[in-house]
Amino acid sequence: MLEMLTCQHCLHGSRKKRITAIARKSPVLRKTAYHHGDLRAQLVNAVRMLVEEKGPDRFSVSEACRAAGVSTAAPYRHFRDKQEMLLAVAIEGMQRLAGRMRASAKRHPTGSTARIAATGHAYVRFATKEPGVFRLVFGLTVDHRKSDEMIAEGNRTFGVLLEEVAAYFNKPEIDADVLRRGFALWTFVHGFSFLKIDEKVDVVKMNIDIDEMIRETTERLLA
Amino acid sequence: MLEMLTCQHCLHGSRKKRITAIARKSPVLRKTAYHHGDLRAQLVNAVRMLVEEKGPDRFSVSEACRAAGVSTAAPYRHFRDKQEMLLAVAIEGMQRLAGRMRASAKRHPTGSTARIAATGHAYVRFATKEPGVFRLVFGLTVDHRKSDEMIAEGNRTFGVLLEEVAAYFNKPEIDADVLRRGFALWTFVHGFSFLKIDEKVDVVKMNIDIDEMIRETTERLLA
DNA sequence: TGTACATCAGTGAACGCGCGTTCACTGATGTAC
DNA sequence: TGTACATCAGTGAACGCGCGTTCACTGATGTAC
Repeated sequence: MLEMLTCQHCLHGSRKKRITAIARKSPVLRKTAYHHGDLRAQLVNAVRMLVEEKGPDRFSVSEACRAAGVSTAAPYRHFRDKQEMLLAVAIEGMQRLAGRMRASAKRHPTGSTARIAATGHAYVRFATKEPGVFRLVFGLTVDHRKSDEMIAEGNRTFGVLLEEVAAYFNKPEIDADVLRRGFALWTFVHGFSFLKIDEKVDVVKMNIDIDEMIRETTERLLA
Repeated sequence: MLEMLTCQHCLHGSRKKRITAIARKSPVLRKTAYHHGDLRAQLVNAVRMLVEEKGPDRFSVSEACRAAGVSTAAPYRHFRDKQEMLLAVAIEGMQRLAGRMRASAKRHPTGSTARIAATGHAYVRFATKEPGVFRLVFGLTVDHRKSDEMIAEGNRTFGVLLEEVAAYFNKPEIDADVLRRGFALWTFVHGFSFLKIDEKVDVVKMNIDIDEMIRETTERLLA
């Protein structure tokens, strides 16, 4: 909201001047307020919303510009190309996913299967709530392997699960067995996420309780 | 090859006449030979190859026409629109997947976990060999729910696995428990397939034996 | 504090491109006599 | 068997469209004096 107030392009006459003056006075705004406030952040936001609305492969730069209220040339002051815009959203999405998994785990005692199942749950919930971003994060729309940052974030996210698995087995580090079990668990929630967002499974119709299913599978795969 | 010989557009002069005469004489060719032989089949083939090469969301009608050597208007004699072209490939792909699963199962004794694992293996192998078609079959590029044929084929494919699970438990029909277990197994191989084709997992680097992993998981989930 | 100047984020117009689909047509094929 | 005609698969040109990216530019902001 505050950023929007500093958007010079949407204002006219005295109102424009007045608000510019306010922006000048605010040290917080000073930092980001330049022409559009922080167009980069605004664009990332627009891209995220469009990726969600249309899917990662149907997103267009032009539409993001329209959404952010700038010309189609503006993004190129902040991003090299379309790929880089998508990558920014992917990285942010991956970080958010890891955050959700950590937050969910915290609510359960360390070393419990419930704690591990909770990370899986958070994963599926993320996919369900933000299928577009989820697809972007795990699909091939952007080539993750070209971005060290994305690779690092991916490893960090997988690490959240692996640490919980290691804790469950009372292991000080992530060994081959922890990796194998963790990977199996990841595979499971990943598959469920895709089946769900691709609408290949009607959970209600199949009379399946997701919570129960994740919990049961977690226990079976850790046994 | 035979269809190609009857393609009038690529031939000229006496050669053209001679081959037309051959086509006339052949009752097999008679059936399909009309201008292009069977353009529909040729287009489906071109679409399949392009979906594989570029991905389902990057396939274009124009390119399929170029590949099939016809004008961009030609497909519209056989398909309503682009969606219908993709749907044809998706249906054919789904049938092929079910076939592979059945064939793999057959090689193992009925009621064994090996037999069930074999269907999972066939699933992953299909995804790996034809990631483009796999994506088309399980993604949202075409809206499957609008096609009764696609829905039926999907159920048939899932049915291959469910029947094996029912046989394992010595059950005459697919009850809620068989459905739940079957679904868990499907979820697992589905997740693995996507992680693999989206290049999120380097199986070699992680030192994971896919065969062993599928077999082990199958046993754990059926236990 | 006021002024002259440098910076650089965002503009608006343009580019070349490939797309999906349509249209009136053409000409090879199949058929009736 | 030969001929006249109907059918209809495929043509080629065109359509309007939105795309990603570039360009020389403008004008608000920040800074040095």
